[in-house]
Amino acid sequence: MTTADNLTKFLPLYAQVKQLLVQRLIDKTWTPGMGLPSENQLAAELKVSQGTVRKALDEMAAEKLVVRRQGRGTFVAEHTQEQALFHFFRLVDAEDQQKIPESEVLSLEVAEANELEVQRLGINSGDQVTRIERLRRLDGLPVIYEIISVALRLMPNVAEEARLPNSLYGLYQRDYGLSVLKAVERVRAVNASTPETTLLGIKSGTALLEIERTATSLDGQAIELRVSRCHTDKYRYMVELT
Amino acid sequence: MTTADNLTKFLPLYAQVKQLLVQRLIDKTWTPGMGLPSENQLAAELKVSQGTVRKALDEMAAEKLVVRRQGRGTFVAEHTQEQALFHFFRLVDAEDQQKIPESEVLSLEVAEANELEVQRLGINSGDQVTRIERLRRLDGLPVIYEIISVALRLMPNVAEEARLPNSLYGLYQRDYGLSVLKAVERVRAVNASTPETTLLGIKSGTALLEIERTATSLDGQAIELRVSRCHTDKYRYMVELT
DNA sequence: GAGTGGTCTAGACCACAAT
DNA sequence: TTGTGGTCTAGACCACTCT
Repeated sequence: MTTADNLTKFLPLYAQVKQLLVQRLIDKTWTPGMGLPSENQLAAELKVSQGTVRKALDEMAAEKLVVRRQGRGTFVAEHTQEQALFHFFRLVDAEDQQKIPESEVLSLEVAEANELEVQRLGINSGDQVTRIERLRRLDGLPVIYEIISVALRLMPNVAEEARLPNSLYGLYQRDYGLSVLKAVERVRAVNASTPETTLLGIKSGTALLEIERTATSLDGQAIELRVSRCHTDKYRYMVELT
Repeated sequence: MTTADNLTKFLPLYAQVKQLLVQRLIDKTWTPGMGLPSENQLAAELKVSQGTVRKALDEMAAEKLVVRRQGRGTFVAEHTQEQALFHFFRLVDAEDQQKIPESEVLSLEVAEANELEVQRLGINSGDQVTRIERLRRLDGLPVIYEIISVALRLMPNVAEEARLPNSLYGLYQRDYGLSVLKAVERVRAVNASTPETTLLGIKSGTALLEIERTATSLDGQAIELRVSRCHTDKYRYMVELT
């Protein structure tokens, strides 16, 4: 590894190697599911020891950017339906069992971004967004009403999709090369009004859990804003703090 | 490290070393704030290489069991007021700034455990608990009403404390050697009734965020149950998913 | 059998903190 | 100056996967 390889100096060598490898994920030199070169190949290419490459890859594996499999190789992490749902969907039943929802699309529109969408998606005032309105069921009962917003510029053809999958994150990755790797959720309690009262079959004023999620990609770019209102009489939002 | 050192075989050496070191934290051979022997001393004692000890200690540092300081040594992690509050208190204001609450104790009693306390604290039906009822303020305004329950057997003298600190986790550690290292929070939305309406100055039926937290120690023992009802008109419960 | 990641070791050098 | 953890290297051997 020459001095010109990396302008951010004063970093340990393994951290520089990691930055370089992460950059190749960002610029899509390596795409989800693809196998990376072996540790020895990378070490030879970058002129560092195998141990240094290993430390970089181990950190990337800890951050779930890559998956390492003994005897097979190192692969770029990819989203499957189940992974994305289990990873980001945090509602559990009374026995702490994670539940996976079904989804029904209620409406789909392209419109000018509102103030929250501008702020969270990092777009300009006046930009357009695609908005998806969904009702989600757990154990067959309607529990969640949510509105999903994505920037039209980032994903031009979402509204033309014939059939939207239950987990949209696989679609973002497959059709637009956008991998949701991080998310921030801001949660509060709100009193139900229309349309939740009708859709969820509850009285006006019933307390609902509102989850506002901003999902971002590897390089910190906002991919999706999602505001979900959940009826939490039978379910809980569970978080583990460590 | 001889074969008799550890009965759980078929584990990598560094994992066995880690288990052994963690055991010394559990049995309080090393207590919070105390410095551990150096990597070389541990390596010599356990008859493994320094690199193997290093890998064990690095994992323990990642789990925040120990703190490593270059040039000084490795120390058992300890709770300070600020650390515990910042780590477990997740309410933020509109600018995503983490807020630290003041606390006012409303009542303190010893009583027979209810069903939830029995379940969450892993105690027997009929066992006694100490219950603390608190009102917490953010920016001077009452925002949280909470009830904290701890097993009387585990912490016999909490009710005799002259003055309970804002963060109880430091007290648990100092007076009873119980370090809260993990917590599970189950969150739902509820409609306010007494006494929250009076204490928080809100109308009956206002949606409140209810956070039920079970805090556990290193060996998985439940230390505390806490049910907090939060007025989330000005604040959000924020979680980062990675 | 060949190639991969996983473990373990040994040694060198560096950055930092205490004395 | 001494001792600590942090980085980097090189090499050996193991466990697993594929062909």
